[in-house]
Amino acid sequence: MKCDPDGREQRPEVAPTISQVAKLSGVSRATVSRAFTRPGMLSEETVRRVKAVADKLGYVPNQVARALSTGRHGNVGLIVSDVANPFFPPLIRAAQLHADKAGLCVFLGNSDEDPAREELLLGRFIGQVEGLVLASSRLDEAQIRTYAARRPLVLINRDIEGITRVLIDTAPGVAAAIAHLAELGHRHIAYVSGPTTSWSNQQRRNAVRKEAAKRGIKVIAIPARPPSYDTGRLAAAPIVASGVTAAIAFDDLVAQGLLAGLAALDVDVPRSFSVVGCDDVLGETTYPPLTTVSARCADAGDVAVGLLLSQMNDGASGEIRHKLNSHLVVRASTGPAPAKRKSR
Amino acid sequence: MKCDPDGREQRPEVAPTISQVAKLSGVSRATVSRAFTRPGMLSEETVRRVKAVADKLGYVPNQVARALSTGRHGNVGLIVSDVANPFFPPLIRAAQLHADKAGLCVFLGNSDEDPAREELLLGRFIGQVEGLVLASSRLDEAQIRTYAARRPLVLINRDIEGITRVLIDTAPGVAAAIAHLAELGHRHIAYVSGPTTSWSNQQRRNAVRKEAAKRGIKVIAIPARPPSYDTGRLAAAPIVASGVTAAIAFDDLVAQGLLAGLAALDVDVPRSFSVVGCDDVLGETTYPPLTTVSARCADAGDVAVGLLLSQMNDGASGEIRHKLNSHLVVRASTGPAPAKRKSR
DNA sequence: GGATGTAATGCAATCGGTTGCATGTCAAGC
DNA sequence: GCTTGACATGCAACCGATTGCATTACATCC
Repeated sequence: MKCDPDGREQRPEVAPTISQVAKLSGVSRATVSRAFTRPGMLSEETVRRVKAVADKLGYVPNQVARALSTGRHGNVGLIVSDVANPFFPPLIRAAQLHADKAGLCVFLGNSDEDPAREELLLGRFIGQVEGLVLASSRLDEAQIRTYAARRPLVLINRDIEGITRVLIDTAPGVAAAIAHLAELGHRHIAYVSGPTTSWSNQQRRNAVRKEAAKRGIKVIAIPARPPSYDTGRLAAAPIVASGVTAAIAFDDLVAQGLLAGLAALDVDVPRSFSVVGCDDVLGETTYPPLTTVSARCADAGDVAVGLLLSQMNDGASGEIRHKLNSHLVVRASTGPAPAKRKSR
Repeated sequence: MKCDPDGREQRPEVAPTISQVAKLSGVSRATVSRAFTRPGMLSEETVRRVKAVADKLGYVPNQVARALSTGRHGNVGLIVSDVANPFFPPLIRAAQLHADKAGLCVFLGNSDEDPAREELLLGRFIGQVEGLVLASSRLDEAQIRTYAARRPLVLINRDIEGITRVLIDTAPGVAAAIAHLAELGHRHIAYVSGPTTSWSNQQRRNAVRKEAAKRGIKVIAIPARPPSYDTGRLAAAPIVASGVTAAIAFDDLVAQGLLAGLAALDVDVPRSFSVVGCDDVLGETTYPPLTTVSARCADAGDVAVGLLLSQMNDGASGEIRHKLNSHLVVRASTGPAPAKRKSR
């Protein structure tokens, strides 16, 4: 290790280049390159010698230079709308893991629900990645298409024709939730809605309406925007005032907030009010443990990267619309509708 | 948009290059380059014209090419030990935000608490980033030093001499927690410990011991490894059996699990048992709301990137050891020690 | 023996920028 | 009117790889 006059360590320990390896092993740079990328083209003896020298020098091919000449950087980009929302970390983890196995590095971007930020990130990423995954993108369709034209791109929870996407289909789970509530005798419920631009929200809202209509259940909508613990908590008051006996929330976070808001209003869950969440990202950690629609959201990250990979390799992209199923997990936040609601 | 004979869209919509911009605006490539990197060197008129053309073409300088010639890629790497642990997402978000403001992209790596994976990721990152942040690294000291010699590197919650680091100093908060419990009359408590290799765990354990000794409180240690909701829950039984009246957990997740475990054993919190957490990442979302040591962990991400940036710019690194303070947040999971513990 | 094929390797252009140095222009100073 | 310097811009080398197209050396076949 080189040191400056004071004996302090000095950066950078410059990395050896292909030329040094070439000179030391008495071959051309092209041969060194091939020793790493297409060893089959060279005699075994040459490959052995080159690799030995490379090892001794600690030579590793420079990814950046390689990327410039081949256009393959070995990176993929993943943009999510909110890292801090518990929905995403498992998804990120799964995506990461899959990318890792394929030898890829992942750029993570956090749009914070802001389309402008999302586009900025995309602009920075696009030049250095081979493919993109956009989870819960808030961009408009035209923009997404533009990027999809330049790079393989997979959407999560966004349904745009012609672009490969993986959709967590919560409709069956939501329908089951409504059925569950109906069986428990609830006749009047609330849907606590999320972002209007969210595909998931639209899908859940529709599923609630449809299934409720089928069973003659009345449903009102109360917004919680942006979807969070706090907005969920604040939704408790209007919900109680509305006279419904149960609520199904856009996601678990909102449901958890709602639980807290109800507790603050001295409404007992599940005795006098039932709550169901969506996503199943909180497990049993709420009080009471939340009945929720489980969506295996981690799988979405895994599948998305898988599709991206095959798209990157195939070149031409057959459009794929991958649906992930959902089901209801009954825990302790739902119970029989109260015989008559205690007013206020 | 180009189409193949079937009319299907074709990739790639090749990105415009500096040469195209140069030709169209009637200047040399050097001038275009300077219009973006050192506009002050050019006449205002030229800059305006070049930028106008660039805009029209949608030209964006190719990061990869730029990186090759300057050695600056505009990327930083962030490796965490577990994305899914709620401690990290806010930290990641803050780091991301800071990096963004500086025009940097961030590679995220998730080591899943595995040193081998951590090293693998580091190896992939090192060539394409200008700097690294390692949060709760599980690597051994020698390895970290090796990487630190090649790139500016900042540690979070790892205390290695000579390497810039930001440490969340939970000792004051933990001491305050012990004091709080002492005032409530607890004389015998448990510390639910985390990973042995974790700097945070060592620090917390020591703070508990020291403060407890000072106040004549007896403390036993019960492990929860790896730290998670589940291991916390499982720790409830031995803790209750041990006869202590309060527990302080390695982190909030463990505390939350412990809360659930206690509830399952019909131990009322805080009436007959007190629990305090650490990190304050769950806010009021637990039941009952958790008394915890607040550490502003998001700040750690922000500060770390800040230090990294200044290190990247200064070149030579003065070593910095940045401490982040902590304090106790009293909520509803702690109360007076029960007069006598109900045995069973 | 000459044509042909094949395997191993080198040459040099290329990827898309950046930058040290040279050049040209114009105004100020003597 | 000539020198000088500042300013704006161009030229061309360079960053570290990859790769199409030679080139060379043999072996094979007729």
